[in-house]
Formats: sequence, structure tokens, C-alpha cells
Amino acid sequence: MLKLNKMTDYAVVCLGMLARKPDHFMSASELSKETGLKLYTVQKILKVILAKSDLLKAERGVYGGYTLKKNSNNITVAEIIEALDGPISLTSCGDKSDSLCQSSDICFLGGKWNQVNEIIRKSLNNISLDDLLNFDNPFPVEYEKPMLNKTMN
Amino acid sequence: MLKLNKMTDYAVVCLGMLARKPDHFMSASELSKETGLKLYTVQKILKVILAKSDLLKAERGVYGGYTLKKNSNNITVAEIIEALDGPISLTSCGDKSDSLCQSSDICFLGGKWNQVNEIIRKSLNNISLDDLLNFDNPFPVEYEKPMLNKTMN
DNA sequence: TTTAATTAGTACTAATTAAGTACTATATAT
DNA sequence: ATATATAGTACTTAATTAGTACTAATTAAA
Repeated sequence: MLKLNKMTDYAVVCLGMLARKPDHFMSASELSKETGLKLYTVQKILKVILAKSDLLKAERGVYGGYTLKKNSNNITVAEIIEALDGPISLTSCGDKSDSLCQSSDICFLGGKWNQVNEIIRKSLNNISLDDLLNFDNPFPVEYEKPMLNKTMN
Repeated sequence: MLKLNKMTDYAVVCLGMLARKPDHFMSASELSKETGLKLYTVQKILKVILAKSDLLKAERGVYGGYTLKKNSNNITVAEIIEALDGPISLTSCGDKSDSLCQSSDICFLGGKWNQVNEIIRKSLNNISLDDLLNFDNPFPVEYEKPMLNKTMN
């Protein structure tokens, strides 16, 4: 349904919690308690975010844990989604890896989907973690006005 | 992966084919031949589109088939996605039906995701089927500049 | 009125993906 | 040493998506 997976949703909750205490290393179990998410869930998503993005710092051992590498207003929704879900790409046409497309020989859509993806990505890139968190601070999202044309690929 | 399902991709291919012959009722088997998509696939997605959207007209019997109800430049990508995938809603937080959200009591995200959804939906609403089809005609997508604030819900 | 071609509707199965769990290894402060 | 962390990986279960099959209803034409 053009839906994110739950992990991404949980990730935003965790990152949001970390954003409350900048530079404090918060352990997975502490995060679990604070957010209400199950410990294993928290452990897993933090590992994934750490591995797949540049959003977190981690420290092992007693008093270890995770902390944000950047300020929450410099973390974009696009970054979070891409860390958890991989590249934003609406159709499999986009990725070169597999060609599951049944109708590749007659498919006349060409690279158009890629341009649609790009538009979505730009939109999500304009929304910061901070925007998601600050409930009461309305803020304007300014978009570029992208051109959907074949030279964009 | 913020990915569409294959059906939506196939749907665009089928609708695009129908767009080539306005007001001609093209049968599922004809569409299957023309697009290279499997017959059952075509039959299924046409049934779904017919049932879940206002994009198609159908006629039964010999010389029956499907035809577009609207001109392809009046059909938006958002409509197509919503017909095949249901409402555009990035997280389960959005739909009231189920509350799978583990941390609903402490979830501080509130309605923010809905606003993000709305931004995506508007972007996709600005892209027509025609835009996806006309490879060589670049066209500018003009966005509203939406406000991401709590009064938007 | 029979026949062939078509959509309508539904139900089932297989394949794929996502989520959840478990375990072992490694690091660190006390 | 010990307790508390993360790192990495592998496995199991659940959920979703895709694919298939079948029957009913409709329509034009022979």
C-alpha cells in the first residue's frame, strides 16, 4: 500500500527518544523501557540503523549505548526510510538487479518511474526528524519544483 | 522499501495500453497479448481497478472488454496506486482500523505521519498517467507548497 | 436458442517479504 | 573476573503479495 514497514516506524520512535538527550549514550534496554517497544525490536533496529546509515554512534560495555551523530533537524525522513527499507524506489523497474518485469520488452514506461521516485525522495528529504517530533511547531516545507523529463535520470 | 507492489506497475502498463485506443473496448486477452503480461494477471488487475476506482468502464460478452472512463491526462498516479494498493499511508499509525503500534501510549508522533502521507499523495496527484507515457515530452510538475502542521489533519 | 467469447466474483495455493527470536562473540567499566 | 553493553548472524514464524483456478453471469452472433 505504499506503506513503510513497521521497523521504520519504530525507528522514528527510537531516534526521537535519542534526540531528547543529545550526546547521551542510551542503551537498547533503556530505550526499550522509555519507548515501550520490545527489547529485541529495539536492539535489531538500532543495529540496522547503525549499519546502514550515518545516523548513530554506538559504544559497547557498561554505560555503553547509542546516541545520535547529528542534530535531529539535520536528520531527514528520507535518510531514516532508506536506512531501514533500502533505497526509495517505487517499482522494481528501477533497480537493475533483477528484471522481474514480465513485460520488459514492450514496457514503454522506461525511466519514468525513476523520476517519480526522485520526486518522492525529494519530498521526504525536506522533512526532518525534528519536524516529526515537534508537534506544535508548524513549519513550511519548501519544495523544489522538479521537472519530470527524460534527462533527469 | 516504500515500494509499490507489482500489480500497480502492471496496472500502469495496462492502463497505458488502453489509453492508446480511447473508447475502444479492449479485452483482457487482447491486452495480455499487447502487453506481454500473463492473461490471469491482466484479468485480475482489471477486475480490481474496475472495482476499486472510477477509471474503467467494462462490457461483457463478445466484443466486450475494458476502456478508460477518462482521458489519460486526467488520470493521476495517486488514483492508480490507491486503486491497487489502497490508501496511501506510510505507517499503520494512520489508519484507525487496527492499532498495531506497540507504543501507542507513548508514541509522540501523533498525526505527523498523516501529514507526510498527504505530501506524498499530493506529489503523486500531480503526475498523470499521460506523464508516465509520454516519454519525450518533458513536463513541469508544479507543487503546492504544503504546510506541515497540526491543523492539517 | 445454442454457442463462443467475455467480464464478475470468489476462493485457494504458492512465493516472497517482514517481523520476531535466539544465540554467540566482542568490548568496556568497575 | 564480572556484569553490562553492542556486533553479528542465523533461524523461525507471521503476514502479505502474487499467481492460479473455477463457476456464474452477460452479450453478440450464428
